[in-house]
Amino acid sequence: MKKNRVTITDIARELNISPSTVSRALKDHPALKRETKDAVKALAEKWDYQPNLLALSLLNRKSNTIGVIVPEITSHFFSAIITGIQDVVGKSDYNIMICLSNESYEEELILVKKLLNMQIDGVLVSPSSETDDFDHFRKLQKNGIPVVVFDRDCPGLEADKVLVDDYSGAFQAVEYLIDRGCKNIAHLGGPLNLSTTGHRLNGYLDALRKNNMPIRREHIVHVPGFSHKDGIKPAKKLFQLDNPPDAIFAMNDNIAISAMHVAKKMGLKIPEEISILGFDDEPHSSFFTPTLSTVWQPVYSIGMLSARILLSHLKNKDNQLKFRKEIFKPELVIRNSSK
Amino acid sequence: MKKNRVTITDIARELNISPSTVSRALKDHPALKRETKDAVKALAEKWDYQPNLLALSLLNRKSNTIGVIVPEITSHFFSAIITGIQDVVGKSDYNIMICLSNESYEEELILVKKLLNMQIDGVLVSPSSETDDFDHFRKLQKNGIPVVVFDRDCPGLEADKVLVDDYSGAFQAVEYLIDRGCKNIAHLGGPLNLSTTGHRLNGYLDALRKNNMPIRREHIVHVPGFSHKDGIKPAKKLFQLDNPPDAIFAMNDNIAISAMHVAKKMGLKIPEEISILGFDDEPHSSFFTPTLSTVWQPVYSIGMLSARILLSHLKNKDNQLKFRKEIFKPELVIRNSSK
DNA sequence: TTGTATGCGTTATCAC
DNA sequence: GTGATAACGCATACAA
Repeated sequence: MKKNRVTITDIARELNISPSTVSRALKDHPALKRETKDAVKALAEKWDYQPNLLALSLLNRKSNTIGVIVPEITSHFFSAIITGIQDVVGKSDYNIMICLSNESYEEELILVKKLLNMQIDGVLVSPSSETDDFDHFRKLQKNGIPVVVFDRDCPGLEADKVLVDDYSGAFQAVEYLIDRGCKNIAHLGGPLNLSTTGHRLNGYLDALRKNNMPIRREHIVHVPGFSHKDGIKPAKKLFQLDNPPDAIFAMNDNIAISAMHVAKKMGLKIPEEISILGFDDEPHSSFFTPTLSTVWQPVYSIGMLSARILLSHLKNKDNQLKFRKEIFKPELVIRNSSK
Repeated sequence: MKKNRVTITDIARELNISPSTVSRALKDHPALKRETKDAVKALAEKWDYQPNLLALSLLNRKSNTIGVIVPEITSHFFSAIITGIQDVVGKSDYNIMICLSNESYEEELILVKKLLNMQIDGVLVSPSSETDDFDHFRKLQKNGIPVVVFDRDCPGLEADKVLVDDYSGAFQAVEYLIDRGCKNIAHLGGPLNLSTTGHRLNGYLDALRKNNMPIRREHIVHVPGFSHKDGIKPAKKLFQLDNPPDAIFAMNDNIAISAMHVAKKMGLKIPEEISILGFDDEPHSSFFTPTLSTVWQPVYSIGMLSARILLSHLKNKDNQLKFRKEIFKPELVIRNSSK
């Protein structure tokens, strides 16, 4: 039932002029008679002519579309980054195509292929937690498509990167706990082959080392995912140890919330008996009881900067050679879940 | 620096055959010599040929892309709906283009125009809270683009609709509060010209009426937005009344959380002195103290069904005439923030 | 079994 | 001032 859209040729035919004249009239070409222009514009208006961007893309060999690959969007973290991206890209003449990898390497491969086929002009990506091979991103680059990696690093991939100093965030958090007198600080870490997981773990370890605190293997537990339910079992495991921790540094706010939940259920007092510290500073985090101490990340800025870098490459095709690496500093936000 | 991608013509030239043969070989046309097919496929593989979807779209006059217009994605509500949409559409040969209106009518207009120009094949939309004129959606339909409206209704627009029975959700919630002995039930309502706001307000009012409870104008306050901060002032306003409420039915969980926050600060005991009930059942809601009673909506299903309906229209171009209207039943989830 | 011609909608280039 | 033509990459009806 699809009506044929009005094309430039339709208008040309009706007005007994050539399609090129119509095209020129619509673009206000200086060397056209006023009457012709007016007639074309009037009819275009009347018939509600809409230019076919597909034809233009094919002609110009660029789709004016940017692909954004993220693991998921239900967390505030990625949805806020995307909002930042959108706010920047929306002001340009590019569109964004948001793609969800569902934390799956397989799906990520398929998405990259699809974006390639769609003649996407550039890609912003935060790899899935399964991804540890980045050839699919290199393939994009080989096809002349600039790639900007954000939040989760792709070690070994040469590309623009907008990251957060997770190491520093973790270090600050753990050293703070130490300063406040915590002696047994446990860590609920993220899925293993994620750059952020490693950096936060290292920050945790180095903070302990620097302060001559013992590192206990059993105090480091990695959770399988990023949601509340993923934190319950690991938290219980920690509390049931012979030498249970007096503080927990969790890989994100969701997991921290799970840990608080478990601690409360077990009758532990927060922060008197157990300090809990998260990562991300989600909007809800200041509404829990006790309010959650956490590490804030500039999510919106991460999105904006990533988009800006990509757009700058898209404008000047020349300086593709030097890649930028921008690292945001996270900030400790102390509330009431820690001593 | 964009390298020219390999085209069907490149392969044809190399193999001294015609582009059409290459095209056929790639599609396993039955009437082709095995050798030719193999040679083409081998070279396509070797050169990593990628079909240009843009050219195909132009040829077929369909982009295989579905536009999704939502007010925002930072809330769990919309991001979960989108995840549902993606999970369905991802299994088809369509892609989705997610567009954020930022709750702005103006931006929504621009987005619709852009989607039209991009030759989008179908649209899934939840209108902005400012939108009360739907001609831009009718324009899509006039161009043969099926439109499915989800969650927020567009009164007067004839289109497929996937909604939630907000009235029933609100009615259940308020009647529950009445059953539990609440005498002064206030309502923190949403922005005014939103269908959901109206339906929830009506559910609230009817529950009061049915139970012969007085309706107090001053107990109905509309919040300006959907986030925590938007609820603080309105909640304070309610508590400072001469006859403060003993229960609050809030338009969403965020606002309910704000109200809990304010109540606690004022030293009110929840639920003994004040019952609080939200709407949405966000993942965090069972982790607040007290855990939040709320109305659950099948967010993921809303997304999936909307996508399925749109896809079915896209497959069979015929039955565009009768529009479906699907209404999900929300469910009351009682936790500890209500008596 | 394969090649040729055509068209999808637009614009740049050259011609008149 | 305006028209004709070619080109973007692909698929297909029609020829051969």
